[in-house]
Amino acid sequence: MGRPPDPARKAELLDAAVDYVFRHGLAGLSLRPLASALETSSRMLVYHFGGKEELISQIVQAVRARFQGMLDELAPRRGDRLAVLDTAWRLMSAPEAAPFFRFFFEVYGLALREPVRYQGFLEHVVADWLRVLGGDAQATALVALVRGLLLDLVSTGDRARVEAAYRWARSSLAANREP
Amino acid sequence: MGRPPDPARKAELLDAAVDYVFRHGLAGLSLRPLASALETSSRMLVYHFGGKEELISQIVQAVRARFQGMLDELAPRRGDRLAVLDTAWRLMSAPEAAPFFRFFFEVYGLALREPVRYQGFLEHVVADWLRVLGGDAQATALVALVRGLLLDLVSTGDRARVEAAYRWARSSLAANREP
DNA sequence: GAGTTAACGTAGCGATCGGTACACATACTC
DNA sequence: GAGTATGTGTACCGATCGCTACGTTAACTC
Repeated sequence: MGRPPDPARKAELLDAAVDYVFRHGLAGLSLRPLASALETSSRMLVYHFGGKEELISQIVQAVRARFQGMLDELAPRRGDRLAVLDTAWRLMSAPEAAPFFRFFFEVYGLALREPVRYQGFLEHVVADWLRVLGGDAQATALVALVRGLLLDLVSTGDRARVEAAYRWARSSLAANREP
Repeated sequence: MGRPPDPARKAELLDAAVDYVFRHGLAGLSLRPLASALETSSRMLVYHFGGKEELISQIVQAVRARFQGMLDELAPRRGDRLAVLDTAWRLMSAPEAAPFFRFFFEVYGLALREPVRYQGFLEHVVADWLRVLGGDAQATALVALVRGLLLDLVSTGDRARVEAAYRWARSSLAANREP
């Protein structure tokens, strides 16, 4: 009995919070500015999420879930590693993905310092990809290459040079597929 | 006239501050805990460095200077790219370098969000390496590969897998040296 | 209607933040 | 010694932090 819970409200707030941290970052996140951007109050954020710590945890989880969806689309093509790599590269190097990867690398840096706070980030961040590509040395190198190129891309914006580097490395690595 | 300045005191504090952020991170840096770890007061940090913003700026500059020293040792070998790469990899993948790279990737993430605050970090972080290796697509790919592997190493600690990935990628890329 | 629970606003708590005012000690020149 | 500039300790400022106490309204069951 009593008024029924409205989980949709919390989901709306979480979605909006994710968009907010994409734009403003996570390192200096403060409840009051976030709340006013979401047209609510810090009081309500604490009410719905329990506290700042739990809010951040749920934000990171939500982002990981969004990204996991993209990963899952790649999984069926498991047979052809280079096809998976090309598709992944096309999706991730797209300009629309840049805000996501700025956030991704920001969380990466924070998680290296406080692993428990950003629950499971470090374990998933490599393992999820190796599960798609296979866990051997070649898969490790391919993930590292793509990640390094994305880091270059979001920091320099020099798309032509990074694209050329991907094409060269891809053709170079394609010629030697077995470790 | 008057008491002469003592620049050595500031240099000591800066060095100790660098060691502190290596251990405690930069994202949540606070003057008072830093000061008490350095056996001084926040009052003195502000006096010597002008403020938190300037202190952070000088810390980042100091770390970059330390690292630049290592880069310069590699420069003379410019003729042989793979020799440079191997030397760089051996130095950077060493366990003693891990604290530095945790800090490096933390600053990287923060700099992506606030480029002006971490002055020049993003410009130097790629350009300095391309100046050593050459600015073409191959150099970009090599830097990306190493950086991605280091990111993997500091986050998973799985040295065997990462080492194997380096060896495989190195031999694979060595066979195709011209883009 | 009464009872109950969810959702929300207002106002404030104690703690900590970066930075400063002010006094005093130190080390130099003259 | 007087004069001067640096280095340092104490104590505090206003602002902001995460969080909570308290009251009110909304939506449901009976």
